[in-house]
Formats: sequence, C-alpha cells, structure tokens
Amino acid sequence: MSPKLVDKKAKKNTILKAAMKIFAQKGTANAKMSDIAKEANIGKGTIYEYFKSKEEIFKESFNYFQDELESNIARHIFKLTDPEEKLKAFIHSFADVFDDEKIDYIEIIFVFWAEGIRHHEEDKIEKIFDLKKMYSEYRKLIISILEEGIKIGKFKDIDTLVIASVLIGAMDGLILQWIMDKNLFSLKKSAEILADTIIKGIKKS
Amino acid sequence: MSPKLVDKKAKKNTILKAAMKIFAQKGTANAKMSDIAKEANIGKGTIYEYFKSKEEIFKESFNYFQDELESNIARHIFKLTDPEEKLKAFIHSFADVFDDEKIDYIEIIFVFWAEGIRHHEEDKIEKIFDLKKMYSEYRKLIISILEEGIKIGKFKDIDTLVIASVLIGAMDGLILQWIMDKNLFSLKKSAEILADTIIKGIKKS
Amino acid sequence: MSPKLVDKKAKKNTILKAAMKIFAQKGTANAKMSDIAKEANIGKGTIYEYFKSKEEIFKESFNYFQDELESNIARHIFKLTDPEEKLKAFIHSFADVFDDEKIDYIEIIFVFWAEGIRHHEEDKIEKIFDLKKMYSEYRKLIISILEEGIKIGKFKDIDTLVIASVLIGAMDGLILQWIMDKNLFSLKKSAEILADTIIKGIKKS
Amino acid sequence: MSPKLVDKKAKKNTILKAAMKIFAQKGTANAKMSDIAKEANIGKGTIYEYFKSKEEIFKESFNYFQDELESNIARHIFKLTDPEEKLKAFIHSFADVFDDEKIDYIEIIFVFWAEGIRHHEEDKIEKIFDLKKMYSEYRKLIISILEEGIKIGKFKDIDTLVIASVLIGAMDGLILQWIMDKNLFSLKKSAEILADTIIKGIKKS
DNA sequence: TATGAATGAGAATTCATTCAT
DNA sequence: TATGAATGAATTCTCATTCAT
Repeated sequence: MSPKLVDKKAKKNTILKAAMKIFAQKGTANAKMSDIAKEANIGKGTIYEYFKSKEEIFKESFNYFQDELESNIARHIFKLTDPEEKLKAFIHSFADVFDDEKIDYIEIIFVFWAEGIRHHEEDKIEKIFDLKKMYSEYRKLIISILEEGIKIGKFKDIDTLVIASVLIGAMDGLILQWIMDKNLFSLKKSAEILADTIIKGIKKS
Repeated sequence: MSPKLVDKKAKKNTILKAAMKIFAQKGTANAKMSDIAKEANIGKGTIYEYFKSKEEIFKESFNYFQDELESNIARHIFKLTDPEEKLKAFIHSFADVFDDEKIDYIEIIFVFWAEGIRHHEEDKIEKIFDLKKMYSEYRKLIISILEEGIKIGKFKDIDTLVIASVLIGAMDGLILQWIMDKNLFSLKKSAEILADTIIKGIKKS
Repeated sequence: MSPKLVDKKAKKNTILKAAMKIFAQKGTANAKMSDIAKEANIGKGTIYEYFKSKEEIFKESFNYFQDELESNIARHIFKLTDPEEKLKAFIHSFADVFDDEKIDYIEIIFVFWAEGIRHHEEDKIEKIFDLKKMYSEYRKLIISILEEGIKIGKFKDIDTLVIASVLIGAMDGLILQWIMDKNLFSLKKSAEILADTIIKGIKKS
Repeated sequence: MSPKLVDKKAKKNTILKAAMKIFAQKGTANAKMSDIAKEANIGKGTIYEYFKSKEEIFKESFNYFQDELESNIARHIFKLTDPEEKLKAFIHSFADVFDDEKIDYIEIIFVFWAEGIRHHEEDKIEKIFDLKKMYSEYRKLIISILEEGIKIGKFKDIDTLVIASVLIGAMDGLILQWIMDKNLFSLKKSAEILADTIIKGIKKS
C-alpha cells in the first residue's frame, strides 16, 4: 500500500557527487555511465531515473560546483566593508573551496575549463553551462571592489579590468599547479602571498 | 638528410598541425581521426603511416607545443642579464606565443591541462606527456631568475617558489580568460601590467 | 461469482482496453508497459498482478478483439436464412465493429496483421494468437453461406474459396484505406456497395 | 595508389535487400541491425557506411518497394487503351509483384501497413514514408480508368472512389490471406476472378 | 606510399520485469 | 493488493584501427 520511501533528492545528489568524481578523474568523454553507476553503488539504469542523459549530469555538475563556489565567496565577503579586506577574503574563499580535504573532485574544474573553452562560441539560449558568464561575474565583483578602493583613495588609479583578470587568473593558475603536486606549496599560504603582492602593487603608498 | 626524409618530416608536421587544430576545437576524446585526416587533406589511413595511434599524435602535439613555447622563451631571455628584464621577457614570451594570429590552435593548452591533470598521478616510465614536469621546469627557470635578483640585492627576500608559481599561474589564468573573450583586453598589455605589478611587489624599494 | 472476482475481472478488463489503445497507437514493440499503466491509471507493477507478461497482454488483446468481432457477426447473422441476406449481414457486421465511435483502438487490427504475419509459420502448441486460424474460420463461414446459395440455385457455380477470400480481403483492404483517411468515404456505405457488387457478380441472373 | 574499388550502389542494394528480408521477418522494431548485417554478410558497422540509421533503411525500403510496384504497374498498363483491359492489367501487376518466387520479403508490406497506420497522422514535411499518399495515388489511377470507362459508355455510373478503394482493398486483403497460407489458392487466379467479378458488377450489360 | 572500405569493441540509452515496502 | 524504484540485458550507433588494393 505504501510505496517504497526514497529520498529522491538525496539519491540524486549521491549520483551527482559520484559523477563529479568520475568526471574529474577521466574527463567528460572518457567517463562511462557504468563508472558513475559503480561509484554510486547503483545499477547503470538507475542513473536514468534521476538524469536524462550524461550531458545533463555534466551540466548539473557545473551548476553544483558554481553554486558551491559562489555561496562560499558570498559567505566570506558578506559583512566586510574595507576593499582590501574584501579582496583578501575573495582569494581566501577560492583557496578554501579547493583546499578542502573532503572534496575529492576538485580536478573537475579543469574539465569545466576544457569543456567551457570548447563551447565558448556557441550561443545556445539554453546555455546552462556557461563558463564565460561565470568568469564575467567574478570579474564584475572584483572590479566593483577595486573601484570602491579607488574611490575612497586607497588604491591607485589602476586598470580595474586587467587587475581583476590577473587576480582571478592567478588564483586559477595557482590551483592548476597545486593540484598537480599538492605537496609543492600550501595553497592557502600562497593565496595569501598572492593577495599581499597584488595589493602592494595597487595600493597607494 | 635526403629529400625523401625531408618530405616525410614535412608531411608529418602537416598532420601534427591539423591534429592540434582539431584537438583544440573538440578535445582529445571528441577529435576523430577522420577529422584530422580531412583537416590535413589526406586519407584516414595515411595518418597511420606517420603515427602509431591517436595517443601518439596527442603526445607529439604536446611535445611540439612545449618545444615552441620553450624555444620562444629561450630566444627572448637569451642575452639578457638583468633579472627584472628577464622576468618581463619571460612573461612577454608567453603572451607572444598566444597572441599570434598565425596560431589557430592555442586553445589546445586547455586540452593539455585537462589531459595532464587527468594523468598526473600515473607513473608510466614512457611518460612523454608530462605536464607536471613542464611546470616544474618553468618554475625552476623563474626561481633561478628570482634568486639571482635576491642575490644582487634587487629583490626582497621572498618565497621564490610561491612567487614563481603565482607568476606562471597568473599568466595561465589570464590566457584562459582572454581566450574566452579575446576582445575583453589586450593579452600583451595585460601581461605587461601583470609583470609590473608583481615586480613592484617584490622589488626592494 | 464473488464480488472480489468481479472486481478483479473488471480491473483486468480496464488494463486490457488501455493496452489495446496503446498497442494500436504505437505497435507492440513500441508500446511500453509504463504507457499502458498510465493509460489505465495504475502503477506499472500492478499490471503484473493481472498479466504475466507483455506478450500475454497482447495475446489476450487479440482474443478480446476476435471475440468482439465474432459475437458481432453471430448476432447479425443469427436468425437470417437467405444466403444473400447473410452475406450482406456479414459485411455489415464487419463495418459495424469498426465504424463505432466508441472504439478508439481499431487500428490494433494492423498490429495484429503485422504480428500475425510475422508468426504465421511458427507452430507452437500454445498458439493462442492465431491469425491464420481466424481467417480460416471466417472463410469457412462465408463458404458455407455461398454453398447454400449455390445449392438453392441462387448463386452461380463459383469458386467459393476464392470468392470468400475476396470478400473478406476486400473488407480488410477497405478498412485499411478508411482508417488512414476516415473522411474519404463512409465505411458503411462502401461496405454496402461492395456487397452489392460482389453479389451481382455471383448471383444467377 | 589505387583505392579499393567497390560498387557502392550495388553494396547499398545488397544491404537494403537484406534489411527488407529481416524487416519482413521480424518487423521494424524487432529487426536488429546485427541481424541485417549477418543477413548481408557484413559487419555491423559497415551498414552505417551506407545508411545513417535504422530509420533511414526503413524509409529507403519503402521507397524501393513502392518504386518496384509502380514500375511494374506502369509496365503492365503502358500501351493498353481499353479501360477494362487496364483494370485487369492493374490487378495482374499487383499479383505479379507478390507471386514472384524471387522475392522473399513480400511480407514487408504488412510492416509498411502497420508502420504507415501508426504514423498516418503525423504531418512531417520530410515525410518520405507516406502510405496514405501511396494509396491515394493508386486510387487516382483506378478512378481515372473507371471514369474513362464511364465516359465511353462501357461502365455504369458508379461511385468511382468507392469502387477504386474496393478494388485496391480487395487485392490487399487477398494478398494478406494468401501470404498466410500460400497453398490455399493461386494468387494470380484469384486476382483474375476478382477482376472478373468486379468488372461484371460495374459493366453496362 | 596512400587510401578508404570494413570492422567490432565499446558506450549511451531503453525498458520489461522484479521486489521491498 | 498496489506500487514505483532499481536493475541489467539488449540494442543502436560511433570510431580507432586494419588491410586489400
């Protein structure tokens, strides 16, 4: 009489996490649905009860990742007022997301990069997976912080777009190298040095 | 070198360039041998006269790319002596390789990243495709320049490893954003600003 | 018959009708058990409480359809004595079954045809689904009517087997064309013309 | 130097014939690409060198069949002038196509029927597989013959649309029964009787 | 040496059926 | 009795690689 009770949302999340891990390990194209199923300890067919296709899983992975990153940033910057503090907080929040032992699928960011680059010229309206837009939004955030700093006379009259891009890019590039050899340096410490160096470069002396 | 050999080498190169273009456009897994053949204006079977497999083409692509980058850097830094100049030259050489209208396969770097990350834990002896090593060598070069600067009292006593990583990473990250929207900013100009900002941050005042 | 049993039978019938509709719409192979369940407003698993398998539903569908057709014919011919009248009644009863607004699954006959043809060489003992036999019985009925007509000197000395086949075949073929375009002609009127034409052809003048 | 020489058209035809045989035996949905490949004595993948998909094979099968039928009819009617002769020739040409020992895939017509019925309401422009149109054209042909007969005073003032439908339908229905039991009657002889019966029914006495 | 026709291993996806609730 | 979540066998289609010419 009573149907089997299953927390559909929770199960979907389990599959998503499994998929992210496999995507991270093998890349989209090489990730097999059967790998994901095995990782999630379910049958191959079960995946299709929760996702329409492999592509859908990928898109939802991106959304999930992006949401995680965004909420992390928001949480860090939330109640800060000083532009310099905000800048540091932004960089820290990036490092935080990655330097988290619990996450075993960070490498997925490279899959997103590769895939995002590959599709960056498509103009589908239903563009759920839009790396370009993601970066654009991060830049906007940094630019607004920089402009604030300039306005209150704390930062020099710099090219905010370029500095913002450098900042974000440096974080990305740092993460790339760190992932390849996590023992090489501490991501958090390096992020700090990065922040200090950049801030020193743009601060009014 | 006999003419025959030259011919062979030239044709192999044609295929390699075609492959790089296709890899850049579609990623390794989605690049079809037939795509490459069509791009190179040859028959599908002919590829196998010059390369053993798709994987081999990929590895040689990486080598080719790396060689190009390296020789470009070497050429730029070659006869310079001042560490600051060398640093600037390094960054410029990076920007140069990418900001070159002739190259229509720069996006391949993301394919290398994605693929490199994916294989970074493998320890095959026949590791021809070794992104980790490539970055390690770049870092070594930068570190030696930084140490020289510190020795001659021009740079502060900084964490050379982290600064080197930041520098390389910032360039990579900048390139990522630039590729997604080439009209957003000038890569060369941004590279310059990056160099200036970093140098200002590490220079003894 | 206890109320329980009646309930069971009624529900089984609901499922059967739903199945016939779906079979008619999509064909056997494309009809999904979930489609049938949805059409019958029950759960997918419930079907298996009433039928052993999809194949069984199909076979019972055929039986149901055949019974319907047969009883319709019997009802029409029942108390007639004149062979000519009987012939006309037979044709009318065919047209009746199909030209009935209530039935939204007549197209199923083509599914039976296709499926029946496909299996016409199998000689399973458990042949519940036997199109060949069905046609054979119709022919027998018509032949007996024709022979009666010949005996009483009303019909010419025709090849009863062929005429019977032509009669049944013509009805089938007419139905085929009518189903594809129901506005093309009136099935009932055409059946009448068919009957008249054939009878005129075989009647002693 | 010289590429392998293959008669692409001939091979495509071989595959088509193999496919028609399998379709006839198992129906569209149950026909496996591997069955077709085996029947054609080629590898599974080879089919895709000649056809884009299973659906395409099916559509081309229909076209092939229709062309065969049409050209057969045209050939038979070609130089005839008398409406009665033409009618007989039409019916004969139908019987001819089917009563041909060489063709082991006639049963495919039921697959076409079933499939055609199933899709008869779709209004795709790219409707290559259009059973309704096929029947419509046959009717047009018969109607024009009947009208001619009426005009020259040979036929009665009959409902040409219905008679045409009956004629075509009767042939189809006859074929259906004949295919199920080829020993039951001679298709050619029955077709003749059908023609005679109908013609007697419509001819002015 | 060059080619592209042929191939089959492998991957995504579908769906009848099972079974725990 | 009723259910629908779970499953894996089966099927379509793709593509790197082979090989006859």
